[in-house]
Amino acid sequence: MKLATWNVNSLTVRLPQVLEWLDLHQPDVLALQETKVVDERFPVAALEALGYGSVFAGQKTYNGVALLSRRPLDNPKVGVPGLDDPQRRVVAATVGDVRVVCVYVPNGQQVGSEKFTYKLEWLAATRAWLEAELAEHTRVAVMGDLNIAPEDRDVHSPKRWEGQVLVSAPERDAFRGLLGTGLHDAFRLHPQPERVFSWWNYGALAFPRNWGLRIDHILVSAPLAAVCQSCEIDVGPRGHTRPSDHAPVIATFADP
DNA sequence: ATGGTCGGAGACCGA
Repeated sequence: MKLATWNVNSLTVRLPQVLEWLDLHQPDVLALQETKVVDERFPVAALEALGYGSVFAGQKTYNGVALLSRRPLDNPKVGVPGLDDPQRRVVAATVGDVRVVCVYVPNGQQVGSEKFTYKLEWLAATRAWLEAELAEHTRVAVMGDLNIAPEDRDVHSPKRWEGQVLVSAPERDAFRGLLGTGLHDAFRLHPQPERVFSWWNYGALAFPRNWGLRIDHILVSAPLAAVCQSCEIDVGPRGHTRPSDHAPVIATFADP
């Protein structure tokens, strides 16, 4: 089984790249963030032509998440129960015996800002909900743009980023809180090269010089972690013309 | 020192 996540920064713009990537990698599930497309305009037919069904929750201009799968997406749920949030940031569904959760964590803008408070409150509510999901399902995968670089080794220049949004202590505490529910960072289950990132600022220099952060993640419950074979970031699409600023993350799991 | 959206210029969000 192959699970993947990709912040595409507008599915409308990136659709040709997404279709090409699906065809090349053939994931069982692809989670998308920042689709920036209302549900009425979600490209259902183009994805179905490749054999992928979809569940999605979009809005005008901002946010928007989706799950694509070749197998049925059962019991789809939009949003975090109890969190009254008009921003479309969460969609979950069951594929086979795996509960897959796609998240687009708020950016936070600046440490101490109103949006930063929203980010931390959002993360606390999401953590509580994930605890319930983990109690209900054995095999759980939470994947998406977490907008947190969990450790200094996930940052190209820890000194330059120290205390900034995406790397600050409260955000890293919240990330550890997610791991505290029994989730494991699939990327760190395996030996990895140094300086592997999933996001690079737009701008001519950032990607060629690998000035990036690892903020896109696949978190898995212990039974999935036990059969996780690999977790990699595919930097290929970041080098395309008119790319997303994020690269896809892929994890593979042994079939039972 | 750059991208996407909405709307028809530039504010807003992004990270």
